[in-house]
Amino acid sequence: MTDRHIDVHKAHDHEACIDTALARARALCDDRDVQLTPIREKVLAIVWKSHKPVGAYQVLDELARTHKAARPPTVYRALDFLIAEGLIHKIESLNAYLGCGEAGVAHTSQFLICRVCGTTEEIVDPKLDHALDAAARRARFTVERKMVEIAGLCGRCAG
Amino acid sequence: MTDRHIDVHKAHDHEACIDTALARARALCDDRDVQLTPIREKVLAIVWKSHKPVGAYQVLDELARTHKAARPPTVYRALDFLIAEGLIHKIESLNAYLGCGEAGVAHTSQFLICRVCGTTEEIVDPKLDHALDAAARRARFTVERKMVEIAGLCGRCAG
DNA sequence: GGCGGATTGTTATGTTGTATCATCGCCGGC
DNA sequence: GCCGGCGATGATACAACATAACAATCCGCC
Ligand SMILES: [Zn+2]
Ligand SMILES: [Zn+2]
Ligand SMILES: [Zn+2]
Ligand SMILES: [Zn+2]
Repeated sequence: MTDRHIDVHKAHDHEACIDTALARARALCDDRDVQLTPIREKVLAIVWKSHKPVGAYQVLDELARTHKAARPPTVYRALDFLIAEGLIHKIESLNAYLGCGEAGVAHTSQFLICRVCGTTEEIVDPKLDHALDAAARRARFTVERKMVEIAGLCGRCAG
Repeated sequence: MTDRHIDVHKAHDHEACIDTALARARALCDDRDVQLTPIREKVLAIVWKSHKPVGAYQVLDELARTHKAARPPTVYRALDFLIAEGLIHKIESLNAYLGCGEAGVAHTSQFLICRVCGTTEEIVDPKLDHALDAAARRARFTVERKMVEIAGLCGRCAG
């Protein structure tokens, strides 16, 4: 919890990000009695290789290096599992996938996507979340899934 | 301006929606000295056939009925033009396109997507918009494009 | 042993979106 | 009159993203 809200745009010990994410995933899957199989864990690790969203076929290429039987369904099944368990998110505007920095905590998808460096930061903003709910309520709309993707320039790239 | 904020979930004179949208598009393109060519206008009309997002290949099928030369680039070029002019929006979570109900007025993409009937309502909620800006500002992020897509049940389908 | 559910293997196909170069029509300069 | 540039479209091919369908395997349990 302490080191989970780092600034992903700055240099940081990213191995620690990966280790934390994997440890957290293992713990959550254990609690829930679902299987974080080797394939799923490997896919999760691949997605976590950076703070940039990764395409499914990029994951496939990586996975195939150590797992020759890998095919598109292999990857998509793993991604579907990880999404269902809240361990990764799909970035809809990029058709790509990103490790969730808040796994295990209820939250909605809110992302800041830098168009220059690709770095995508997940934010958890209760006020924004509340504004989404309020907007839906005004329209008598029952919310099931909320997607917020803001594209632009991160602090580094805006200079 | 008076009849532009109808309830798209209720029965309504949809021909009027289409006519208004097309007239508005013609006026805006005229103002801007860009060409709303027959292909582009036809694609806009196809997208406006309903208040449900339409896929590019669905547009292609429709277009090809009256324009045999139509191919994927034909459609994507028209869609790109219409998006650039703010006449339609892309619904990222569906890879589909929807007529803009606020063409010519500065606004961000905010949508309520009913998973049952498919009807997608564009909302313009300044508070939500401000919440997006505030969230980005807190993260020192320069906003270029804001995407909000809320999926769930519309008032009709929630019953 | 054999049943059933979860996972993975395997092949094929469907869907969405681009790259590239050719062609056409128009308009303004020479 | 003709040429050159430009915006739009034609045409072919391909890249990128995603799923269908069925077989095989593994493993705990009766
Ligand atoms: Zn990191
Ligand atoms: Zn998350
Ligand atoms: Zn209508
Ligand atoms: Zn709009």
